[in-house]
Amino acid sequence: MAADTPLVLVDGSSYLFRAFHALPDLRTTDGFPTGAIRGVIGMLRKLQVDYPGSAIAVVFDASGPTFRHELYDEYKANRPRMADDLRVQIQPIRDIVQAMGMPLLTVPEVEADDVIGTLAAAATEAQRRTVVSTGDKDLAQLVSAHVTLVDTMTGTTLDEIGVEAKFDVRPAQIVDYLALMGDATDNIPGVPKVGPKTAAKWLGEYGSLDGVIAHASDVKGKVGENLRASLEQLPLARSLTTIRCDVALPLGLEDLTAEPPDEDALRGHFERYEFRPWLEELGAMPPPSPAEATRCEVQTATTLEALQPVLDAALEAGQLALRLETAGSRFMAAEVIGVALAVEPGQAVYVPVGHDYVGAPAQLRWADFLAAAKPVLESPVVAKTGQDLKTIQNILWREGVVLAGIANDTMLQSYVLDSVGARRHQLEDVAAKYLQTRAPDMAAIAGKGAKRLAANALPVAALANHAGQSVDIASRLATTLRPRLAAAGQLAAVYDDIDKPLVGVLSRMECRGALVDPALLRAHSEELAARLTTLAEQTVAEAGREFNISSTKQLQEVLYDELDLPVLKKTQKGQRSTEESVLLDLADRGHELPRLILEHRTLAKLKSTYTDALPAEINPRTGRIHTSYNQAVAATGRLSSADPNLQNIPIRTPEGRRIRQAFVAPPGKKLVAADYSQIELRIMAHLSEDRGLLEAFGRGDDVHRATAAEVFDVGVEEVSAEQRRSAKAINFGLIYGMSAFGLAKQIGVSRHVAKGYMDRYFARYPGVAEYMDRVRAGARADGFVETVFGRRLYLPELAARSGMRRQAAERAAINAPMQGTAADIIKLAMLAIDEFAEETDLDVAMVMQVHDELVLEVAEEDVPAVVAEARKRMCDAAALSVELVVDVGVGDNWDEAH
DNA sequence: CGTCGGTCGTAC
DNA sequence: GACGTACGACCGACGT
Repeated sequence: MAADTPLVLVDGSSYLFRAFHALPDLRTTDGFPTGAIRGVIGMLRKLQVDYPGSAIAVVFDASGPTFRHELYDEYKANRPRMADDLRVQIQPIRDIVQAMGMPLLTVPEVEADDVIGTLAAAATEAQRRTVVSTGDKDLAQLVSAHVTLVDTMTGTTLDEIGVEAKFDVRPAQIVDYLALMGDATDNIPGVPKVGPKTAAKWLGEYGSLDGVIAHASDVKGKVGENLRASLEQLPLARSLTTIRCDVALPLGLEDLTAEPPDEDALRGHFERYEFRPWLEELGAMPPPSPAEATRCEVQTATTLEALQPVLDAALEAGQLALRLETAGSRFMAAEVIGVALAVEPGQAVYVPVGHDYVGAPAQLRWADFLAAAKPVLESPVVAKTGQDLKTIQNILWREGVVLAGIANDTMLQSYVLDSVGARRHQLEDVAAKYLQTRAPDMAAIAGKGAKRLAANALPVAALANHAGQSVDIASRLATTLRPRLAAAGQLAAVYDDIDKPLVGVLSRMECRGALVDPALLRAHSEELAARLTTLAEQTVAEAGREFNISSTKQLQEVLYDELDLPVLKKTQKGQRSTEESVLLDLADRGHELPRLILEHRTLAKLKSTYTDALPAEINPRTGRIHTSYNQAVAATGRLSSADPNLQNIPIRTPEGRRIRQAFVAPPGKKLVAADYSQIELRIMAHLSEDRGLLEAFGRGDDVHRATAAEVFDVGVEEVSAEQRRSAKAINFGLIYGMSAFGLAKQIGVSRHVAKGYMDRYFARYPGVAEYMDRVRAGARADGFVETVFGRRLYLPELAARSGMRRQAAERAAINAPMQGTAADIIKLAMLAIDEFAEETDLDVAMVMQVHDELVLEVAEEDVPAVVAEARKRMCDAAALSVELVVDVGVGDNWDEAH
């Protein structure tokens, strides 16, 4: 062993519990839980990478009582029994650790902490550096010049300076610090009301626990009384929190060495617990080797004569799988390097058209390929198969080729089958899930990061193989995904009648683009820049120093350390939050700085995300913005929009609406914005069949007002603005599966009052309450929920052990049928309106979709006719037990059209 | 110099 | 923690 490699000591027990609780409830196909195994072993594998050559010793607690129980028979008395699902994972972990060749230590009657302490002390004695890998802060007491702590799950390390920074005490004071605070989970008594702050403060003043005890009479107030009442038991607490560094061990430092792994044993374990990626690494399932890659024979066609046979075969067979290899990511700018075509499984043809490295072979020109292939590509009776056909259709559209006959888009088929099951629905994901095959990896031939070669610089043979294998995988995927769709309820119809025909509609919208006036945005940007400069100056004056207002970290220091403002909320990771609601609260308490920060945030957001970004997105050739609607991202069936996102353009504030004003109609045309009114609540009424709700919509009532009248027990005419606002929050909350806590926070009442409102709501709308229960029960039984049209969302986490994860899945189960049905309906409306636009003589084109709204570009003289027809088609998109209502606005810009 | 997680904020 | 679905800007830590 090299002298400079540290000894690594792993606190296996702390990771065991953390992995079990932090990871999703993973199981093998026969139901054996594997989350903790995966977490712990994954962490050890990371350590092997981080500390190459080091001996990595894994230490577990022994079962049964330890010396601490002798000191204090209540020690750990209130720990709940270990969950069965966790207990069964311990032995597998031990077995795998041994197979990995790592020393494994479990010393009877000694806890892991003390084994680690003793070994660390021995290593220090031997002048050897030690790294203790743990998630337990108690071990911070071991930190020294030779010993550092690392939390391998979060990647954080703690040395002496780190300990002081984190706990505000020195490592040597940690024992006393822990003793003062006590530990509820281990049932160690401390001083009541003393937490990290007070403990650190006392130790800073008096140096040690003994110092604190000696000065106990100096401490004022209730904590002082508590301290004096605790004096007797503090020495015991200290003994319990002290890690022993002198226990007798059955082996010594010299026995801790890394042995070579037992690969056969490892393979067996990884197979048993279904750790597929790790198996592949072992070579049990090798990545596509040249042998496997030749499963599909790829021919390269560099002449029209070589290309023609495959085109003829496609016409003959009525089917064609295709794939484009491109350079550049955005579809409007992507340059085609080559095309892969396949008619039969196992055979593909690659047509290079854009390889331009020195020495590249003669190739067909892209234009010549298109001219030859156009009849096949545009033929509706040649069924097209491919991964992400919309992008292919967009690229062909630029060249005047209209792809027709879209039949099998493997990305969409995978998405409809299980919207969240195959990661991101990239070919690699789908092939791995449904063919147990590794799709060819671009990084393997092009490299990655800065060194990655552009596709046009890749050898023809390499890209030919990549493209050919990929197109073959897509065609084989289609044959397995089709029957799976047909076998799962109405999923085949969801694919065939909704998502598949929508591909062409979206392609036309994306290619057409939205017209944006860059001059308006640029002027707005300049104005914002000036106001931001002023605000930044005022902020500096108020804060008393320069700092980066956009840095939450620096802002925390200014607000909470320097100005000593109260910490009202912590973020998920325990940071002191500076989010809007917190700053608003602080501003209300009379502080000027938070108000300035808020204004700065708002304006900076508008500038960076919209007024600066959007003009840069205008395509110089078309003068328009061409977003991409992603059809396979949102779990519920919604579309999403990216590059740029046109679905989060501001609307709520006047300042924000100025951005919408930049979305304009071309001369002689108008923008028509048509949005569904309360569509998700209407769907809730339909699904729940609640009489009150159905009647309210049937009468055409203002639904928030009607809700307020019921919840607050007043006449519809007497509902105040405040009551309507609260009722609106209740209605939205229902759609999101909210809790009383969430409602309380939203409308600024106590949790108790919010609970009262919700109880009243469910009493007045009992059908809704029953529906919610029905969805939860059905979701638990089936493992999925579905929309009115049968689109499914699988929710495996409904069976999670972790309460938090399970509840989150339950909320998603409540929300998905409503959000998903709304998504289905607007997709159907888009199909209907696109059909209208294609067959009418009126000048109308769809340009944007924003979840419940469609934006059309319409010739001025055609506006009345188009509005009438569009409204009709949107209202008729679905026949629910409530009518669908559509609000339509017309204007020269998007803001005016509302 | 790229990547990635954390935080925040915009939309429906 | 505590209200669902997205995308993306910025910061800062980390690795190359």
